[in-house]
Amino acid sequence: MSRIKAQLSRETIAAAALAIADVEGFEAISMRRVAQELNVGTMSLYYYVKTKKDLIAVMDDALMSLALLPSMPRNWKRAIAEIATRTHSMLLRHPWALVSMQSAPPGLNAMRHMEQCLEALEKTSMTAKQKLTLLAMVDDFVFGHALREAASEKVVDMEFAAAQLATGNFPRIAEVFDGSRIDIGKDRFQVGLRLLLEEYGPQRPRLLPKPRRSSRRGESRE
Amino acid sequence: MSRIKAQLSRETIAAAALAIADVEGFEAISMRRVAQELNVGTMSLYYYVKTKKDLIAVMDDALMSLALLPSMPRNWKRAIAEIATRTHSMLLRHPWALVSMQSAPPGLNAMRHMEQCLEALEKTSMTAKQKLTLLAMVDDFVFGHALREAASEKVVDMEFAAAQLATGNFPRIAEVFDGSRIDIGKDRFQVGLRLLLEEYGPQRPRLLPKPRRSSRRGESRE
DNA sequence: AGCTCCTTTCGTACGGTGTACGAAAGATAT
DNA sequence: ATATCTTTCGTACACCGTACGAAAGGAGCT
Repeated sequence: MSRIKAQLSRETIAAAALAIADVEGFEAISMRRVAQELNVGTMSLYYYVKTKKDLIAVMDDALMSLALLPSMPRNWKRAIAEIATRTHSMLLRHPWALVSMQSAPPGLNAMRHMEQCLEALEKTSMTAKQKLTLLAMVDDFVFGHALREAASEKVVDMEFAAAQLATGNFPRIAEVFDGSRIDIGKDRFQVGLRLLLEEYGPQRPRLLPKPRRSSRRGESRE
Repeated sequence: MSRIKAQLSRETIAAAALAIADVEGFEAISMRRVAQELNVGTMSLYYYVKTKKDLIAVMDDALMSLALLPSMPRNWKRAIAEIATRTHSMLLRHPWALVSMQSAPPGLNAMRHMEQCLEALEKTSMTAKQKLTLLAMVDDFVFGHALREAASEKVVDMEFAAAQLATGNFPRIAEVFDGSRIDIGKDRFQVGLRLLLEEYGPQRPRLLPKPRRSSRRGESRE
């Protein structure tokens, strides 16, 4: 705390808040706390930031810069996968952003991110709608995974669960977790990502029709 | 408000809170507000509920009952898809649960849900680890989609975005959204779900090796 | 110098929050 | 009646976001 008083601006305020969030957790962020960090009166912040939500929106956009790719791979699947992975690790490092980002309007970096995603898909033959669907789908998965992963990192009180397991009412759960604790698939992010990317695209229109009987392989429709 | 004073219990308290959340939004829930709804002193709640987080955990578990299937389809993919769809619509109707569920320990209905998911996969030849990976993957997607869908329902202030678009710095975004507003893929939930389910499983081991696959078009270097 | 005008700072106060504490009321058994 | 347990809840505290408006600082004029 209490560094030299720097020139205030939306960015420096957001940076201070980010620092607090990283060290003390998101819930430690309050207008008073941020102001104190900057050696400034609480209400001074409001000259630069309309509300606390606004402040958080700036923080979110700062984080979004971490999702930007410095250089674009040629292969579009690799590009999207790389962007997704970056986003993923950004979210894991700042789990609170998961929630706050959803209620913030898109900032500059969010738009750069979107632009970059579209750039990755530029050479494909997808229609605009297909591009948006794919990107939204991937983001859904990335955010969802981070959401659940971040939660599972906290050690929860397993007492209740263990007691319930002991009742024998949940034989299948018990079976799956019997013996040594199974390592829950940590590779599921990459697996799921590949599933979404590998199988989507204009060259595989068999998605839209009903999943009619699966053929062994091949499937010649285009 | 102010109904006949009912016998207090964890469940009745949670039910009252749920009613408030549905009508007035999640942020309207406070211990005082819930107590008022039940015609009870604020601190009386604390006899049944350890903290506000605890209360929310009970609410979450009540919601989880909505994700339970009344009867189990034979086909496992259909079963999982149906569970996922139920979960999905539950989350869309109660978006706040998305967040709060992640920080709550699993309740009784959450365990029933897990048991049911495993039951759906019982007849497959998947290993325990494969089952868990698939289920986690699907949940990631379901929660992620709901998270982003719930956010997109709020009308955001698009002024800034429009101004940025006008600068010409984001040609690809501008192109995609040109003319009439494109309808962003609303089918992506079903599409993504099918991708994850259709292509995963022991009968399709081509996942693990590199996704080499022959298309007529000569796929250059992947 | 004073004077005006604008930017920037921020002290105070209000109405909200979760909940610790401990007193009270009610029920039940002896 | 007494003692013990369960259940209710009033008061108080520390903290929150922020409305309001007073002040300070600086720049450009006459």
